[in-house]
Amino acid sequence: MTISTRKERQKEELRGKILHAAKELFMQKGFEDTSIRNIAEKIEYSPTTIYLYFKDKDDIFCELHREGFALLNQYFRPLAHVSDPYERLKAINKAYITFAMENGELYDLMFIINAPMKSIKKDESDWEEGSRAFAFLVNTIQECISKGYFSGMQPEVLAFTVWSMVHGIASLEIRNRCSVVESLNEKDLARKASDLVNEILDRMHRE
Amino acid sequence: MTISTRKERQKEELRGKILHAAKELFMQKGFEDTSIRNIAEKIEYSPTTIYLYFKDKDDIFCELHREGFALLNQYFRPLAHVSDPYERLKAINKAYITFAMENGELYDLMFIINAPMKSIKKDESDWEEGSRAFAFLVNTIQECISKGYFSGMQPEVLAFTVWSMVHGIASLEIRNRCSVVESLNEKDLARKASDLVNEILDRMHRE
DNA sequence: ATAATTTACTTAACGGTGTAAAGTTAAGGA
DNA sequence: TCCTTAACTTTACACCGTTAAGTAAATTAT
Repeated sequence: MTISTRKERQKEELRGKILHAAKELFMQKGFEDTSIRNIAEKIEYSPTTIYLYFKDKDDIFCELHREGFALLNQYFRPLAHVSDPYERLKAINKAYITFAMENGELYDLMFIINAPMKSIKKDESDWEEGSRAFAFLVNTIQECISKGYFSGMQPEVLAFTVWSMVHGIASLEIRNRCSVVESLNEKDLARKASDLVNEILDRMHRE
Repeated sequence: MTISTRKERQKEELRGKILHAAKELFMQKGFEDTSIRNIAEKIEYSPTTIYLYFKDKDDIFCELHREGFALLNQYFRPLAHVSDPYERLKAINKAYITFAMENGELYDLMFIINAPMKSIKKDESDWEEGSRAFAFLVNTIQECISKGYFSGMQPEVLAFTVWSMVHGIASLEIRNRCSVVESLNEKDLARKASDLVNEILDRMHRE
């Protein structure tokens, strides 16, 4: 029994090494510019070995996609203790942008890359972390609404809209479309824009 | 003279055919999944002929990028006649989403794709159309501010933020990240979200 | 009119890609 | 000891972007 568990552990280890190498290369060079051969070389195995552990390149993508959402949830976790839902919502926005800026390539992989979303079935356990992250936002907004904020708006549509706002900022920054705004330092722009989103939400509720 | 102008015209025609074929294929299969060979086959020339007209694949990208902004400006043009700047701003938001939904792949190419932004130098004439589009937004917001809206906000930062909001919606839709919102028809979601952005702006100014 | 040059294009090739099939080697169980 | 299975590699296919060299026709020069 111990011998087969050792084998299994070793398999799991190699699987982990592949993921680790893949993640590092994706972060460094991006998804498209990283080849299976690159990953294989990094872990000192033949390229085809990787296919014994993952169906294809997209399969590796899916796993890192899942890990990405787990990390995002780590950014969100402390915010669960913010009792005021409206303050929590604004904190979520800030945390989201921070996550995106600190993990640009991972963010790219999670939210921008053109990869087969069909292979990520939201009803499967793979999607648990992603589902949790979105639910956290929807619940927070739901609480806001029951406290009188955003009256008459549909929680899910609003959640998607708020998400869109911060995603817009993050993705323009990551895909380098900020250079049109000539007068400003690019790195500050995302931060300033996300602060502005929060200020816009604030002004909605002041009379 | 007539003979050399005919030659030049023919060269221009072939250049146009390459762009046309490339655009159609990009729309159909996306940028990454379209090869120079595909384009060549479509116009019934050898792949290398394309290199006589364009430096590389990115060069074709740049030209279509420019055409894309010209088309976006066509969506914006009628809005110049909306005299109230605040109404114009909301109309810009709507028009932007309409443009994105009606020209998904072109939008992708303009705002999402990972292509060498460095080769698009904003100080060159290539960028004229892009510059015009962003200036239209900034000017509209500038007018809003002088009419008392968005008091104390920086026009360019706000322009970028508003742009981010609608871009976020468009890009999540185009890159298929909307499926997390289970309860709603996906096609409606972008429309609903952009309406909500306008409503949020509206509520900012009601007491 | 003929020779030289230029233009417009093609063929062939290089080094890369994702991935599948077949082959190899070593360990485990009967 | 024989056989099966697991883990991995070699080889190969069909694609990719791009370059260098070659070709055939049209234009220009002598």
